[in-house]
Order: sequence, then structure tokens, then C-alpha cells
Amino acid sequence: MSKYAQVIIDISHEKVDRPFTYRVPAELRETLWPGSIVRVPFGKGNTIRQGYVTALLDESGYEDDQLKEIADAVSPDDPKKQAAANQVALAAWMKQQYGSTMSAALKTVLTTGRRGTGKVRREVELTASPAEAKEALDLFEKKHQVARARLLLSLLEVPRQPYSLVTAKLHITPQTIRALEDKKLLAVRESRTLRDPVSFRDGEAAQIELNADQKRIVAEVTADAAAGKCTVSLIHGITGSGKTEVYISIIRRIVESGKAAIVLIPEISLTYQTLLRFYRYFGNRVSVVNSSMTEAEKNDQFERASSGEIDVIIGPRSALFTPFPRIGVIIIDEEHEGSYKNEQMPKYHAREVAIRIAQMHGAVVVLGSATPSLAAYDAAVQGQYRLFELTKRATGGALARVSIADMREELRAGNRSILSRKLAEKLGERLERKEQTMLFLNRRGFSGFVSCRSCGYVVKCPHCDVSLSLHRNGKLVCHYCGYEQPSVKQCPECGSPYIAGFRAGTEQVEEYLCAVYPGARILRMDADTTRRKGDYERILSAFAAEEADILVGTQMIVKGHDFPKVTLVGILLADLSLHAGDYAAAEKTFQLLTQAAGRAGRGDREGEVIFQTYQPDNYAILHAAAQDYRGFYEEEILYRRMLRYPPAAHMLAVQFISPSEEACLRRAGEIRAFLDSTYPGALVIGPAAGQPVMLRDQYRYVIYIKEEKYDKLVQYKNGIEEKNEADRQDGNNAASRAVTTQFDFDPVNVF
DNA sequence: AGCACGCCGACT
DNA sequence: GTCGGCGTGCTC
Repeated sequence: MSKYAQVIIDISHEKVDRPFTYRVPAELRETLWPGSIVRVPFGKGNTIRQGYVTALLDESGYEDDQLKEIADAVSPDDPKKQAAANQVALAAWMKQQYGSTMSAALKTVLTTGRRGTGKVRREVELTASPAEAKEALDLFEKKHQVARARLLLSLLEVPRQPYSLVTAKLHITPQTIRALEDKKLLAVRESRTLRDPVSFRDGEAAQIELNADQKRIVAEVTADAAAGKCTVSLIHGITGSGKTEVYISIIRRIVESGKAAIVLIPEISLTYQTLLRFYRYFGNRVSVVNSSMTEAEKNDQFERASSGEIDVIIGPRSALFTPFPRIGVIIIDEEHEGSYKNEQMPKYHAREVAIRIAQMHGAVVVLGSATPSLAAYDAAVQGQYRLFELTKRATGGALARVSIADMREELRAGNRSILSRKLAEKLGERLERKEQTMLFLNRRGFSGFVSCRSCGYVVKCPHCDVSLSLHRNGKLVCHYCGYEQPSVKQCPECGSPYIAGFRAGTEQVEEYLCAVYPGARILRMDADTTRRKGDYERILSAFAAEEADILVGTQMIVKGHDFPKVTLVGILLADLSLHAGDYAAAEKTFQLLTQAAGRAGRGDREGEVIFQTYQPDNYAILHAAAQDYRGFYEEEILYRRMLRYPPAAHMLAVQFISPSEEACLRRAGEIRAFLDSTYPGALVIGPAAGQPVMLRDQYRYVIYIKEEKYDKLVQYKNGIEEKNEADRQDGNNAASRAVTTQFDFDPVNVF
């Protein structure tokens, strides 16, 4: 019905990345909708270009003769085009929901080479011989043709360069490239092939045996899917309870009904074994994307998906945007993982976007985890998601025995070493019995909190109830509100002088172990020892092959492989992740401890787990030791409700980034004042310094807003965007131009 | 991204 | 002067 349409032109350039208003011809008024692909005249020459309708309007705000008319619409029943249009509508939603530019949202959603016929990779290649090129270069320099000379000189150094790099970094216009192309000095190459990343195949269509609990989940989820109900199901299943079999069974039914499936897995966690399982059931109808693939390779998989060549895609976060014509189910494995939150600009959460996509396609969403995120579990408890519990190990076998070692007592007894007496004793036994041990240092989120080694007291922010972080300047700082106080010399609780920041490194642990157990074979795994590609797999498979007795590492040892010979797992300092200085520290700790505990006793022998801690009464540690998720949830949700942290409320981080600290801080203050005066009811915190305050020569400050309703936060975000725009128009506000604003809804990492 | 316009040095 | 190339700005 609408007479006007907002159209984003299909040109991937920031300068034209804004909606343009066009008149809608009468014959298209019924068929256009947001997300339609149209062809429009654009620019001085009125060249016909593809565009995406983002909104329909009744009023344009322009005179009719100022506007051009849409030429035509791309056939809306072409499934490929429809998939692309869906992606654009999704991008529009993400822009609104997460506060990014439309170009960033489109870039995320559409990936590269979206032109159908695909200019996947354009490269400029020097075709002339060096002698010819030098001759031409001399000529250009003599004629003061600086752009041509610059390009040729650069190509003499690196003969083959990406087209985009040449135009962007070298400031070369396409005309210059074309001119040199005409002179036969260079050529523009385009490459595009569809590769299949899967190099193995076996046609074995194995049968899956499901127990009653698993069958129930499959039946209920597929019934929802068949009925077109867009439900979200959370499978809370302990390690080894057979979640993958459930996923595969659900996908099989969905695929039989002619729809596609997306399986999200955390970055790097896809093991070869899991992949093999999927291939066994879906053969060449399944594909993978991962971070080690090139853009072109990933794009090929997306192409295969949109043309109906495959039904199932497995991949990280970004696999969400696979342009299947009809999606039936989206599965998110290890749903609690932090890598589902995008840290780039639109800072979206895969869970939320998956639900949105499912609504667009009439699909179901399945979340699975042994330690669900509080957000997902709370939604399930509230009745927004279906909740399924898998409490039995499908393979049988008992859970490990967990005990807690009180490090305060060790200090009292004069033991100042890294290992408690109990862990040292058990470790000795394992070495004697030729069994393996994993020692785990949960440094994730470690931010230098200060605690008392005598009584376990931790210095916290009086306003935010999170641990204060010790900074280089000796001050204790809150990550949320910026509160500062000098460090303490004596424990305010018990008066002990043994109060200090922790220094913790896997290297020190390794050295210590070498000294105490000279005969033991020790492997270390952390960021240092896994620099190069393949290091990660190599260390884990060496340990699996029993080439070492002890594996010391950070959280990266918690995931992946099964080690049947591991009968002892020691968490060296459970407190480390407990005081990360963000509200989710207890949740992350519970997850890490539970997963680490799950590493012990995967074989036929019973496993043992020891948590070392200065806070043996902490609820996250106690519930993890008891392997009681529900108990942990009940207690943690109270804390979140009390302090209005997600998921009890929502939080928006407004981040300010600028090369000038003064401008950055001033802008943060201005926005804070703007929020206080425009939205008097809003709970605004900060500004606080980013962590670290300077990154890549840019200063970073942040303010937080807490609010019950997510929609309210979106309103505040829109308000800030409008103010930025208004200040920019005024031109007299330097801060609004020199300072970039970014939004992060329900942040998972401190900024 | 691609097109027009205006500026600037080189040469009839 | 004018020719031609390069940078800049604009595109509903």
C-alpha cells in the first residue's frame, strides 16, 4: 500500500550505507515488504543497482520530483533471493536491537560475495615484466601521474594484491586501475569455486539407540516443529548423557520434512569425533564452517546451503547466517559458552539471534548444556523455554567424587606450597599407579583481586558487589562504576597481614612440579604453549597417548577430548575466576569447576576431584562440588535479582572510544548527564575506565544502564544515537565526532 | 562504488 | 589558454 520505500543500496561502502527513499510504482505496492530486493536507479548516471527495502513509508519528507522510482523487484518467489532478503530483514532487526550501523549488521549477516554470481575475491596482479613495469613507472613519474606510479611501485614489491586493499590502503581509484589494465600492465583477477571441506565419506547409515528420556525430547521437539510452533527447548544434560544423539535424531526428522538445520558449536571445540558422527548420519548433505577457513571457502558453503545442496551446517556463531531457504531447527550446543556473544560491532548474542531467525522461518531452537547459562535456565524456569533434564550418563558410569581443600588451613599448618597436602598425596598415588592427573588453573577473567590468605576475605566494591581489581598504580578499582580506593595492608576482617593480590601462572606450577616430582612427565597447556596452529591438538593427543603423567593448563584443557586414564583432577585455586570483577564471576566459576570435575573418571576407574580454595564456604564452589546445578541457580538468581544484574534485569554498556582521553571522558560525562535529564528513572552507573583504559592507542570509557525491560534499554540506545546525530549536525560539538560510541547489551565481558 | 566537478601542473 | 589526470563530494 505504501507509496515510498527506504532502500539500502547494495554497495558495500560506508559512505552510501544509509537508506535512500524511492517512490514505489503502483504495480509493486502490494508485493514489496521490508527485505525485498529491488533494482533502483542510483547516482548521477542513474545506473541500475540492486537494493534492499528496509522500510515502507506513507510520507517521504521529500517532494515527489526529488525522488526516483524503483525500477523493478527481484522475483520474490526465487528461494535464493528470498533467503537473502530474509537476511536483510534480520540485519535491520540487529541494527535496531544491538545499536550498530546498518553496514556492520549487513556485513555480519550477509558475509562476503553476496552477488549471487559472486565476486568472491578480486585481486590486482602485475602482468607486465619487471623491466616493462620499471619503464612504465619512469614514464609515469616523468608525467607526474602520481597515482599510477604509486600503484605500479607497490605492485613491483608485491605483484598480487587484493583489489579492496589497493583502493582502500593505497588510495587508488578504480579509474586508475582500469587505465593500467588497458595498458596491459596489470590484470584484475576474480576467483570463485565451490569447495567441499569434507574430505572423508562413508555411507554407513548407523542406527541410534535412544533411552526413554532422550526419546521424549526428540518427540516433543519434533512435534513442535511439525506444528510450526517456534519453541525454544533447553536440554540440561550432564556430560555423557547423550545430547549429540538427541540433536542428530531431531535433525534427521526435520531434514526428512524438507527443512534445514543449523548446529552451532563454540569456537574451536568441534572435535573430529563429533564431526564424524554427523557425517555418518548426513553424509554429503552436511557441511562445516570454521574460523580457519578463508572467506571464500566459507562463502562456498553458504552458496551450497542456499542452492539446496546441503541440509545441515555445523559451525561457530557466524553459521547462524547460513542462507538456507527454509530452516527447521537451530541447535546451540554448549549454550553457556562465552563465544556465542559477538565482541565485534553488532554485539549480538547467538541465542537471541537464533530465536529471531527461528521466528522468521517457523523453526524451533534447541539449547544444550551440562551447565546452562543462568539466562537460559531462568527463561526455562519462567516457562519461556521448555526444560528437559538428562540426569543419567547414557554410557553408564559414576560421577567423580569431589572434595574441597581449605587453603587457609594449609597456611595455618605451615604449608605455603601450591599444592594442598591432600592433593599432593593423591598426586603421588597417581604417579605410583601410572594413572594420569590434570591440574587446572582457572585464570579466565582473572583480574588481580585482593584477598586474605588467612580468612578468605575479598575486597569488594561497596556499590556494585563485585571484586575490586588491583591496578599497577597500587589502587583498587571497580570495573563497573569506577570506584577507587587504596590497596589494603591488613585484612579488614581478621587483621592478618597475609592479604595480597594473587600472582598465578601455569609456568610457575610446572616449575614447582618438576622440582617436587623429578621423575614425572609434565605437559603444560596455556596461551604460551599453543601459539602456533595445531599446538592445541598436539598437546592433547600427546596426553591422550599417555606420553605424560600430568597435564597442567588453563581452561582450554577443560574441553574436548576424553582421557580415560585420568583419575584425578585438581583445581589449583578455585577462587581465581570467582573474583573476576564482573557480575557473572560465580556463574563462570561454577561452569568451569563442573566441567573440570567432569574430566575425571571417564574410563572404568572411579575419578577423584579436588578443589583448592581460600573460600570453602562459597556457594559456587559448594554447589559445584555437590554437582548440584539447580541449587546453584536458586542461590545465584537471588543475587542477580537483588542487584538487578542479568537475567533478572538487563544491562546496557555504552562504550566511548577516542584517541583523546579528555574528549572520551567528557563525552561519557555528557551522555551520562543527557541520560539523567532525559530519562530520570534510569539507573545509570559510571563512567568507569575500560579494561585496559587504553587499547591500540584508543582511550576507552564506559557507562552502564540497568533496566528491567530490554525494550527500555533499546529506547535509551536510540536516544543516545539521536543525540550523537544531532550533535554531529550542530558541528559545534567536537566530542561527538572525535569519540565513537558503541553499545553492548547484556555484556558478558568487562569492557 | 561510480560518476561529475573543480583544481592544478605541463605543454601547444 | 587548454588538456588531462587526480582528489573530493555526492548520490533519494
